[in-house]
Amino acid sequence: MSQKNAGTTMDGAADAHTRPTLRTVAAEAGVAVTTVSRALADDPRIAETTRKRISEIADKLGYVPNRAAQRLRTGRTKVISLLLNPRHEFLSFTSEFLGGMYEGLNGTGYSINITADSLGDDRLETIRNIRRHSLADAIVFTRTECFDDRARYLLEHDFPFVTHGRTDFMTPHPFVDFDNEAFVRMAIARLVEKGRKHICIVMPNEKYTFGQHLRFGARQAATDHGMKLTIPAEVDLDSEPDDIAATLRSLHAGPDAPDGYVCVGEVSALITLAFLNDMGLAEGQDVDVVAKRASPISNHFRPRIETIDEDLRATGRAMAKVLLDRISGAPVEDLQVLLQPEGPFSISR
Amino acid sequence: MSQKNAGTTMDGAADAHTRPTLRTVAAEAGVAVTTVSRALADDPRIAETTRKRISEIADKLGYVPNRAAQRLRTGRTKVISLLLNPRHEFLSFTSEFLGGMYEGLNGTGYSINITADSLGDDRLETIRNIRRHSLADAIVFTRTECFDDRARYLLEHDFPFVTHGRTDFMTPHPFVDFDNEAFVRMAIARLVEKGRKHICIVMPNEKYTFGQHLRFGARQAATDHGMKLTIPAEVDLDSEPDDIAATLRSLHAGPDAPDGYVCVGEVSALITLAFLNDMGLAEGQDVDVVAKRASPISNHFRPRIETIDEDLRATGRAMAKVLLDRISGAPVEDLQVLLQPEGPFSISR
DNA sequence: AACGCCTATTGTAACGTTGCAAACCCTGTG
DNA sequence: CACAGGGTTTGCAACGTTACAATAGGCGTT
Repeated sequence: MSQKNAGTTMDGAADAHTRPTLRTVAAEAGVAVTTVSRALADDPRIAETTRKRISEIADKLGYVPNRAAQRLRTGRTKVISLLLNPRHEFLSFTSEFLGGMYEGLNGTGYSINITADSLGDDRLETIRNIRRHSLADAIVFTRTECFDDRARYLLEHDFPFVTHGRTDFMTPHPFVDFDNEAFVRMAIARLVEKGRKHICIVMPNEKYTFGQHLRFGARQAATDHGMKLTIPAEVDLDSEPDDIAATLRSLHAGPDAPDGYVCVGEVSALITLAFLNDMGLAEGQDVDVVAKRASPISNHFRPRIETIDEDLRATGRAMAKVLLDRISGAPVEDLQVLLQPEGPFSISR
Repeated sequence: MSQKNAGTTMDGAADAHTRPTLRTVAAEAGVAVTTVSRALADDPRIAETTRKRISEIADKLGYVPNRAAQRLRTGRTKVISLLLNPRHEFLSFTSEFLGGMYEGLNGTGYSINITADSLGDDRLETIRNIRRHSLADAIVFTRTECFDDRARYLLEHDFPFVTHGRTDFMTPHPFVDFDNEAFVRMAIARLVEKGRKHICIVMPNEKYTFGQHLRFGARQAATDHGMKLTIPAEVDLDSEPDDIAATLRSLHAGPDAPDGYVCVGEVSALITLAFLNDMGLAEGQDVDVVAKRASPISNHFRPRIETIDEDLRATGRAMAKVLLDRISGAPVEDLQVLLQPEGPFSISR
């Protein structure tokens, strides 16, 4: 009817139960099933004229390959599994990162299967399940640990995966990471410029590699600038917000209170700002805050704070590229991406 | 070796290329392939003793059914597709809702395939793709519109789906929704109690059904209490935050400025609070704010505001239940869930 | 004209599962 | 002892695809 439909595959023809198969197309074209399969796969062994004729007939009949049959035959799923832990700080992370992955996978025929990092006690169970049921061609996970059991398992079984973050394993593997060490150096340098003397950072748990990178970078920068650095030991990024707030308050009450804060996440920034508000501390006067910005949402935090960007959308895109390259067998040295922070940006406008 | 491994299926036995099949198990047990298939499916036609013997052998060999083969044979995918638009306000929505769905699907063998609501212009393309490639047994989508083209398409093709939100179609279909009408009434009633006279609400676009419900409820409540109600026409929930802020400012500058705000989302609440801060308005004195709380993150907004809860995790769980029931053919009247708001809660502690 | 060679196409056999109809065995009954 | 009948088990076929080996046809070479 409409212009639009004229160019596109007819939809009604592909009704659930009468779906045309290779056989249907082959019969219509008067060739063998194999020929159709090859023609549609652009196999060079099929003559250009037949290829064209067959693909026209396939279009006319509304042929769509059956994914289940392809999977059974080839063993490939055209699916990528993303492991996420629903308990963790998603906030903008999921949407930005995921959005980037979609951009990167667009047009490749791959889809993303999101799996909850086990609800139970054994988080390897999820991964075993994916591998054993052949639920995906590759796996992605985040919050990578220095000696990550998931990475170890996948390495051992030679199952394709890409981590968000690095590990400390000797065996190299594909990853996409953000240079948190550079980030924290920049953040601290900025606080130094503002004349701050004592910096406080609530860190991710040290089992995470990015927790190590942040600690290392922070200690180095603090030493370089001769600043005092406090990393609360009782709480980390995943602690109950109320516990974090209590820790910040008690630090502030003690002698030599911090006058500069680095927030390595958006939730952390919100909590810190709430703490400042509750204590009646004026950002920009009594203290300064520099936070990681992973999405535009940070722009609406008040008081305004300075930010350094982690481009999660670009991370997602890089992840998609690395995944596809890994699946098609690229060498691991081409599959290690370290993204750099951008900023600092002053949000005031 | 360990206690743990003793009870569970051996893993090494299931190595990628030597994976045991029904045939392997059948040979080992000295029975027919069909018998094994039935035994493992707990078919009553198989004697209890054989069933037990076979399932022990299957365990020993580390047999796992091949999903692709099952799909090809049965046409079922054991996958549920969730359509998400990466451009929209996810924030906590995704994580909470998704977390709930996982809880609900836990142990059912179903997995969730997250698909970006088309990046291109034709968002039906995504759905057609799912249907035509049999990528899922059912589809879920959010931000349902009064005359939603996705719902229309799926109804026409009799493809199982559950919407988050209702439609205005005559044909009933499964949905899970939050009673936004009740929510906004409660929010306004609360502002009335606080002595407010002029309420401002930035609404979702009116094409969304929940936008209609909110408008209806707000107008009713305003009339009932004799309050003035302003719904800015130039912006909606999806507008650029800066545009929303500008609108709020110009409303405030005009005569008869609003003294009460209802925020129907977390981003909206953040923007409103930033606006109050920028204008030097004191929440609780100059104005009052009541916001929808969809996750604990709202607790850290400052100044503290009163909230009414939408339990997105429960929504996700309900969604999972409705989906499973829909797939197994339950009547549509049992598949329509309307969840109630909880609160109001005063966040101060 | 016969041969070999290259290209284009074909036929057959799986992949691992489940549905269906048929066959088997065993027990109880006439 | 034959036979019916129920409970169990079996074999075959099919789902739609792709890999592999084999075949048919055309053309240049000797």
